Amino acid sequence: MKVLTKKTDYAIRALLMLGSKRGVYVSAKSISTEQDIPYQFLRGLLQEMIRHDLIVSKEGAQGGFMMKKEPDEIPIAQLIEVFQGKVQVSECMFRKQICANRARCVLRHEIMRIEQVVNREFDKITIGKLIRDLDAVNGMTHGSGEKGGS
Amino acid sequence: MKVLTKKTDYAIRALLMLGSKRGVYVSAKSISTEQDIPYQFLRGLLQEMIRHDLIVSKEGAQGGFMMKKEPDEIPIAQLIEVFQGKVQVSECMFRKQICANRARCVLRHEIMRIEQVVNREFDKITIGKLIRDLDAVNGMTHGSGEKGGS
DNA sequence: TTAATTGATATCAATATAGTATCAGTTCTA
DNA sequence: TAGAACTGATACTATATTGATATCAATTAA
Repeated sequence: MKVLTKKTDYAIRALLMLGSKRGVYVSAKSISTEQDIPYQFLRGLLQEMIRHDLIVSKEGAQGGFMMKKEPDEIPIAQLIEVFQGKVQVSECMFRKQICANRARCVLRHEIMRIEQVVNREFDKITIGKLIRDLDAVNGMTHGSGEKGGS
Repeated sequence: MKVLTKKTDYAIRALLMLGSKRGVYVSAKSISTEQDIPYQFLRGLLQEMIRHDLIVSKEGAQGGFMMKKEPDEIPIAQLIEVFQGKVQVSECMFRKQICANRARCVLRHEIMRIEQVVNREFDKITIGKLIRDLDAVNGMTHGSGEKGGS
């Protein structure tokens, strides 16, 4: 059972970069290189994030991508939703009549409770929080001014 | 993001049936019919559960399957592990060097915390508990002696 | 003996995930 | 104003996972 797919993982790492370099456009190429994310794959993810109003882009030379929202306003719950779909008990459950099958019904009740717990936790983890965590770790280990390579 | 796959969903429902009919062998065919689970697919799941010591079988006419463990000793966390693999942050993370990538590292820390929360919750939900929940719901709505169809 | 059953395994189809390729359009800079 | 550095848009391919089906041998009760 995989919690995060590559898409979400890559998207988070791209946003961590954009969130750390505010006010400048960062190219897909530099994100791809620094974060070791396949270039064209990343391009698709960035487009998707534009469509969801998380980032903006600028075309042409010296163009690139920049945060649109505040890092603290982007919980990874939202990224999971964008790239993996809403957390749900089982695909088709909600299309069927509630309680059509009683066994499913009691199980559904339990799992919806867990869903809420999970979503609440993922909501607490924002890109902003991760950036601060990251700074703290890097600060302790490397001192400040670290570029932050792999 | 799908929490339960069909395999796990079907396996749980099969166990709920076996757990409700203790002491008799229940055929794959009757489980398939009552729970509306594809017959051959279910057969595979039952074999898998035998391999994991959850149920036993008896071959031949009047044969079938029966619980081996107590229903209260089977948390759905275990079924998720059997049919969907252990809950994990991302597939390959543990094969790589810890903290090889700092961004992944801080993220990993957060998500492992959530994993624990989730696993703890799934551990609380046992087949025995679901059977009791099921009885309570059926009791309230239909009165006792209900066969419990779809 | 035979029908009802599981054991074991092979195969297939559909979907999701991961990654690649291409070309048109935009913008900075020399 | 040419051309390099970019994004926009879209089509395509490969691989893995999920869901499902098919077949045949062995076992057992009646």
